[in-house]
Amino acid sequence: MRELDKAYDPHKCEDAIYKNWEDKGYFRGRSDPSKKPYSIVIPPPNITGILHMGHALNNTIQDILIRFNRMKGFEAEWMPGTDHAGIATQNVVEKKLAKDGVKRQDLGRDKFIEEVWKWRQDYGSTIIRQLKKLGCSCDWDRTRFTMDEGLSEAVLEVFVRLYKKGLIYSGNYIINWCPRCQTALSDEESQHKDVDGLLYHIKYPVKDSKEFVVVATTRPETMLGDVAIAVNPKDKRYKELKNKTLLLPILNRELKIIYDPLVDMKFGTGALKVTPAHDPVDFSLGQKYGLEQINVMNEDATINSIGGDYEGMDRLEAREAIITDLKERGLFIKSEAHRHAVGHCYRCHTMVEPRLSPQWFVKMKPLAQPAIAAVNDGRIKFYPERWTKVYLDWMNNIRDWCISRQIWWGHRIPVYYCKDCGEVMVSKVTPGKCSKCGSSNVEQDPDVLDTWFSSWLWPFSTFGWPKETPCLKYFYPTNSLVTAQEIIFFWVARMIMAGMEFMGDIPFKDVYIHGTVRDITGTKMSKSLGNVIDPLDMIKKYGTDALRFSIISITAQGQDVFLSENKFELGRNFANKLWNASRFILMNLKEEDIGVDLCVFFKESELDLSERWILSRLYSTLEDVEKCLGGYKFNEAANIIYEFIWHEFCDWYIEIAKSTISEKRSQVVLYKVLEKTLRMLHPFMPFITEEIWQKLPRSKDAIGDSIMIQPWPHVQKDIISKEAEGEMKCLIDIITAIRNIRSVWNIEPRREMSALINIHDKKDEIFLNKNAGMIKRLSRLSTLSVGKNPKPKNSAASVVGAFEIYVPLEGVIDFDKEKARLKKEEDRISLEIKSIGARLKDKHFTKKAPEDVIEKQKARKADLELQVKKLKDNLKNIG
RNA sequence: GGACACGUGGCUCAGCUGGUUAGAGCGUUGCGUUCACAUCGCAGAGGUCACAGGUUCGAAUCCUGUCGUGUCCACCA
Repeated sequence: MRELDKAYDPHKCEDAIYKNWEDKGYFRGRSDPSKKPYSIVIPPPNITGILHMGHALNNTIQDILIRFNRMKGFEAEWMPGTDHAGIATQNVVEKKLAKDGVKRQDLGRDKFIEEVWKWRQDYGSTIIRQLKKLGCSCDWDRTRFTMDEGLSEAVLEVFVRLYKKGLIYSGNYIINWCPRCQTALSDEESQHKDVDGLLYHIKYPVKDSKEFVVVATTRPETMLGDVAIAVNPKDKRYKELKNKTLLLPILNRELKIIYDPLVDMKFGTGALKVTPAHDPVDFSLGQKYGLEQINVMNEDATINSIGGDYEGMDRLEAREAIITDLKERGLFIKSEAHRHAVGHCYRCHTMVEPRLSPQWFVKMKPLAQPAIAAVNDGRIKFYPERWTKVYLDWMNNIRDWCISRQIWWGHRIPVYYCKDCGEVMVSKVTPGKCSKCGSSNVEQDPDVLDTWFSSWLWPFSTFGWPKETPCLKYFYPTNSLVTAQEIIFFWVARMIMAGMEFMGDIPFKDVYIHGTVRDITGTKMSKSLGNVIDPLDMIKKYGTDALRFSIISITAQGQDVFLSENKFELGRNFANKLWNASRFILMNLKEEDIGVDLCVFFKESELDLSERWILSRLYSTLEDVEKCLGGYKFNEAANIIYEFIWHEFCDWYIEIAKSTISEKRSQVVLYKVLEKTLRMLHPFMPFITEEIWQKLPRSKDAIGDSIMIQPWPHVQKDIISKEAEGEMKCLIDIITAIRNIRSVWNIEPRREMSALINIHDKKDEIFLNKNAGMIKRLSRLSTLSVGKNPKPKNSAASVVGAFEIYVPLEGVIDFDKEKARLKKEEDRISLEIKSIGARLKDKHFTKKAPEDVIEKQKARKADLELQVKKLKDNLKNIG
């Protein structure tokens, strides 16, 4: 057997192991009709992305699911890939060019896009390499990119289909405009943030009068585009205004008065300035009353020529200037503090400007219906379940999706305009000439599509759709989607809609939403805040398995994770513990013995208690782990395995087995338990389990040369024995009691000690004598006497269940201290007896509680009473 | 304004559909280097489960309210 290092060194093996898996093609998923498929599509990280803790958590979970199900015998397919991330990527490349003083406009569209492709060539697969470091068993040969030929084809197909169905339309509407990115955003891409602003009260003069109306606004700069003032028809304050005209301050534009119930009388002054080109509410009022739409801003949110003197000023600069001018003219009344939610660009965090502009939209309501049904009738389930409501609330109030973006990087909108007759052509291929007038003066729409317009097709476009490929048929619908809550609306909801619309079927059965990774103060980790813990640093420091295991074990289902670096010690220490236990077993393992079938020992009833116990615990653990994984409770699964390996297998079984380690039986049990435990742990800690497994002798039924393709261990229910577990617990309690006495009385480890156990039942005598060797060894006794033992003089006592344990301590024992010790124990038990007694006396309890609960209480009470009696006896004849 | 989550030992958190003695990791106290592991072992200390009501024979667990923390959604300018 090869020697192992004293401590586990992840860096010595991880890369080689991963390379071997990849070379052997173990990650590959094939459409194999003899097996059932299990598939996951990765949430495609942006090509601009670098691995952060959120990715680490997200992808570790997916890898656990994939590895688990692969071992369970499914044909596992984890489809990887990246997202072109339109705005984000364009921003990154623009920044890079800016370093050389180049603007994208200098390069022109084609050259710029070339630059982006070049950038993607150089940096775009960083994240893929990092996912490999994480141990992800993705089917890399299938890696897709949202701008791949195939996926682009799918995007065009979808656009044309939706257009033909009347679900895509274009028009001049108010959209969220990012003045920095200079593009439209969808409602989801505009993130509301509370901002401390001001509510300005401004006088609007009544024409040919000394009167005026006071209007309250948070954005005075938009007044340059005002066309009316709206008030509530019920508002008595403004009854007089009917048939009068107002004047816009500064510009002196004439303004209509509109009476509409939409206006809230309680807000501000009850008079609303109406700016149809710069506010969604005003826009709808404008439509209703046929008002002019006056756009006063340029694309970068500076004031345009309509703004007169303010032309060229930035919107906030103009705000100040206008307020100053109003003050000068005596038209400014006051400003008051006003906290309100303002939209910000989700990419660059610039304040969004509502802007009137021609855009393309998808009509969402018809698409939402089947997607709502799919969740309502349980075809798709959310874990944790509460996200169902979040999803349904959004879907039931869905608004149309603005899909056009005024950027260059992305899928160009497949719409063509005839410059001569104005014909609009929607087509997957560039039309040579106008279908109506035959002119070849045809131009494509300059805009590109929202990035999510390709992502929402991901679960089927990656498998080849619109072509009906074998793997699309085999792997669709996928099984689980693992993602973070931030992306439910952007991505999850839209994928469900797209799946139902284009595949006629759900894209996945389960949606597992995990929490957000935060730092120890609860703040979301972000580069700009500088509070990130880099997973790659942690891998360097603690190893990949340690990272994976730690983050999984501290993340409860659906709860956010509060991370600090020292948490990774948990995983590292655990890996080291497993390593050393394995090292110990390997050092003692005789290969010729492990081939013996465990069943032989079972048949002959040759296994001793500790062996029956550890096997029982192994299979109980395995059963629990399967249950947890089935319910997406990864932390529980991890903790159950941790507990088993560390506190049962290592702390007890291996210690017990040391005395019999050269015997065949022991060899077989140690080997079997270790080997199966490694398989059970493999989805969580793929590298160390592989490394150890490789050093173990191969069992006859091993398949191939890697642990990752071994079958998941079968739960042998007949080996699970509650009896063995109970008996073992009794022995553990006895040993702990004796150790406790040792510790309390400061008995040096080397000091010879003997103990007596007083029993009252012949059965117990046989049981204890059978296990006396183990008790003696683990509690370091030279002699142990089991039988009708009266308490020796000068001894410490302890009561465990039905037994009294006496440890003679001539010259060491302090009777007062011993008395106090026993008294404390007695008090504790007496208190409990009292409480159970009261419960049992309560007629309501005995009448209504289930039989087994009452029985348990009775048994417990009897047990405790016996213990108290014994403690009392001992207290009586102390010394 | 609406929705959701959380408040458990010094710290970070588990605790499933209510049922015995509320668990873990870190930290902490005492002891320990016998040949798997000091990234370790053994034995401890430490909690009126935010608060107040309610349902129930029985509540950390279910319901209501209060306070505190956080997240998401929202066209009151």
